[in-house]
Amino acid sequence: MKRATTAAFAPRGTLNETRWNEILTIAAEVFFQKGYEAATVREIAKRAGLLNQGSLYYYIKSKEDLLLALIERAYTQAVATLEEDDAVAASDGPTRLAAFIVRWIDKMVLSNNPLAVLEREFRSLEPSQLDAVRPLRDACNAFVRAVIEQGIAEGSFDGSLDPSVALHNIFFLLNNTHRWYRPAGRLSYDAMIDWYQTFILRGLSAPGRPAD
Amino acid sequence: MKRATTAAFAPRGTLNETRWNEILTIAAEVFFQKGYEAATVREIAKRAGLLNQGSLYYYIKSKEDLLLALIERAYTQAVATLEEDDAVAASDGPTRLAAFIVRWIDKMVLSNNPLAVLEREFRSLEPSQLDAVRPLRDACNAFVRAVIEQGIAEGSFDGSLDPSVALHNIFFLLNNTHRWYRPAGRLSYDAMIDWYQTFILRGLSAPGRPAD
Amino acid sequence: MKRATTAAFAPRGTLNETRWNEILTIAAEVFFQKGYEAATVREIAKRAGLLNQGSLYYYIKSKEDLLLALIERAYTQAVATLEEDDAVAASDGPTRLAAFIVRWIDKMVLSNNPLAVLEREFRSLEPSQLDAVRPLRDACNAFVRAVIEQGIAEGSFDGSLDPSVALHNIFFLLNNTHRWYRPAGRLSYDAMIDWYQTFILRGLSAPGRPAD
Amino acid sequence: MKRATTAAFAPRGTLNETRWNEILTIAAEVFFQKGYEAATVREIAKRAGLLNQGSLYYYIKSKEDLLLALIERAYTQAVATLEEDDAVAASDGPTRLAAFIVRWIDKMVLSNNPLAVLEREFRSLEPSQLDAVRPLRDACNAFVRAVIEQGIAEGSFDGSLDPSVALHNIFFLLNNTHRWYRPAGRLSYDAMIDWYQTFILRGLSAPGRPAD
DNA sequence: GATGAATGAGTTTTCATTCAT
DNA sequence: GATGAATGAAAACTCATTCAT
Repeated sequence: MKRATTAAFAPRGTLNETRWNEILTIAAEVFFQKGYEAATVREIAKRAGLLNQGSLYYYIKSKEDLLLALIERAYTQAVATLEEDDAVAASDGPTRLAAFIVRWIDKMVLSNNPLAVLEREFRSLEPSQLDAVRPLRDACNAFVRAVIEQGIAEGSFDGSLDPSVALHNIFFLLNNTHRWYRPAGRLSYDAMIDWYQTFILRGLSAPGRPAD
Repeated sequence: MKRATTAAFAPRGTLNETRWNEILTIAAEVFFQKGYEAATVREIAKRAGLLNQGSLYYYIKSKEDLLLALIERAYTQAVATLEEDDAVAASDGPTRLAAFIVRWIDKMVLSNNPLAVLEREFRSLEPSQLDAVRPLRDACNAFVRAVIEQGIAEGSFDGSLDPSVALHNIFFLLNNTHRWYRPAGRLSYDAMIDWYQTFILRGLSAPGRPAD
Repeated sequence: MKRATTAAFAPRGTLNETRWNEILTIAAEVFFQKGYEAATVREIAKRAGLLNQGSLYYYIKSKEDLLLALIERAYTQAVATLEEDDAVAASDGPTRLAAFIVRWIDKMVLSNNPLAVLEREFRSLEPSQLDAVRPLRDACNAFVRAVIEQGIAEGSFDGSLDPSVALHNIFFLLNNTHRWYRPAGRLSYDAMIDWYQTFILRGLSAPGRPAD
Repeated sequence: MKRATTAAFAPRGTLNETRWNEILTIAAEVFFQKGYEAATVREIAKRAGLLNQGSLYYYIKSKEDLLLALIERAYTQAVATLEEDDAVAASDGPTRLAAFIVRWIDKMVLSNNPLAVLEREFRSLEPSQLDAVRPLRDACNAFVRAVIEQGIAEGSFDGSLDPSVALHNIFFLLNNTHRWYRPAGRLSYDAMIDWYQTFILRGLSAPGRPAD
């Protein structure tokens, strides 16, 4: 069956932005819980209050498309996280990194926007489909890299560390918070933030120069 | 597809230990590359040199069973990693943790036994099916926790940190090495190990008391 | 124009004759290009400038009905083709047949009214639904048959040929002109007409009595 | 869902040639009766004695593939039709054409291999998919064209006719025999053949030189 | 007149699993 | 030990059709 003619109409929720966002959020939830492959269009439709999986295709072009849209939304939100207020922007590397950790956790991890989960599903997509998202991703990486390099230049961070490796591992840790942190659990939200700030800042610190 | 009854009797093919291990390894590869849900019995059979996916059922009882067996094998190997030689066993927390990092990366990450990937697939299993594996997992956790607590007691690690959180994050970092480390890449194997040791040990270190 | 008699009640939109004819023409195009089964209501609606496939149902009762209406329109046009001017009506069989060929190609093949295509889709309809159209079809057949019989009676056409078979094959050839004739192609329009006249008239001619 | 991994095994009936041919024949029947688009995999499977449409996918890669295979088989049979015995090969154009008509009707029309029907479905395929079949098709065309040109050179056929147009129309007529000829009908098989021979040979004949 | 939003029935396709040989 | 052949359940997706607004 031809895919070309699919969704000749229905510019995917452009019509009703609110509904479209609802659906995206529901899909995020389901993909998050089951993984992309195991998630079914049927379940997403049902949770969206539709009687039928076919109805979902009024909004989406394909399941893959839904994942793509989700990734796009997540990264757009991610980029918004890079904005610093003036005081922070003028601070030293460690301070800026600590502030970034708070912002990132606030926006990315607690919202229903589990980037780590989505990244895990990248394999389900052809590389070219990520083209739209790559610049956004790069922007996030560039930001953290710049902060790390500032810290190194200032002598706070270890000059021998590889910023690429560091930024990758930092994002990795933050983005997988949901794997261990439970809002209702033993550890408070502030304690969780604190753990990350302490662990990461000390982890990067220059030898003989404690982060605190 | 969910199987009804779990393991009333072991599949006959288990008798041929070598073949069975071959198949496990191939399955590990395929699950690793595609994820459990997206992997097909067909492909595993094909890579095992079988002409027909049905043939695989001489060895396995079900796809799910294969995953289970894989997890078991991985954790068995993991537990073997906990063994320290006498000199290390007598050392302080940081030294023991650094040594563990080397052993774990060596055995778990470089072998085709990517625990992190498997953990990701836990959701595909009913909790009860992990009963066999839980003690092994607990042993690994207990070991690292003990080392951290030793470090805290000795004053090397920060007394205010939560050992559970720390151990989880440490395993998380190590087990996902494959996501960024490429054997043929810019960073040498030793540099990779070094990064982990430095980052983790400094990250856990007591305030005002640098790890080095 | 009246809508198909099948309808319990005509769709409201029939009132706007112009719009209705536009839609019929568009549907003819789409059915022609894709075939009835492969054509979608969506595409017809889109080409008609409607934003939503549902909107088309203001004009039509069902997709099948659209096909039916199309067939009716085509046959009505076909019957108009049977009209001869006085000079031709008074001529011999071959002359009348040659003249008919021109008229038929002019009206049926060059307009967007590909009867052959529609006939091909008859199978998509229940026989009873063609009741309205059958007399028109019979009229066309009767006309050509009469001309052939006249030719036979006059000794121009082969007395041993079966007029039914002949008329069927003639219509078949003419109605499928679009399969090989391209207006912008190597063969001119006149050459195409010429080919048909020559081939068919000679094909029917009495033995030992060339058509020319 | 990925199409690439489809049918990793099952070299489509290479294993059981007989069954594969059975399935092809059944598919030909169904496509013939309903048209490619309207035909369902379900029905083909059912008629093949399979309980389930899924079972059919042991033999085929896709519905489209089935059509393709069908076309290939039909054209292979078509090419076999071009073989002439020595006496015929040495004859003049009209004789050879008359003989070809018999062979073609015998092999192509009466077998369940309705080429015309298949050609009609070409639109359902991307042009590149017909690459395998094009040479066979060309061979058939070339044969008939050569015979026509021989007839023209000998003075039997009209020198002003376009061989391409002629051959197209000839195939067209023959391949659609099923539309009007009923084995149990009024016209005998021989009479049907006779009609074609007479109509076509006279139709091509040189002016003033009757075919008989 | 037209549209957004749905619905249900059906389509092709995939896949784990079974089993006689 | 292994294979060919199947099966059933479920997946993604399509599409004619309806209807309140």
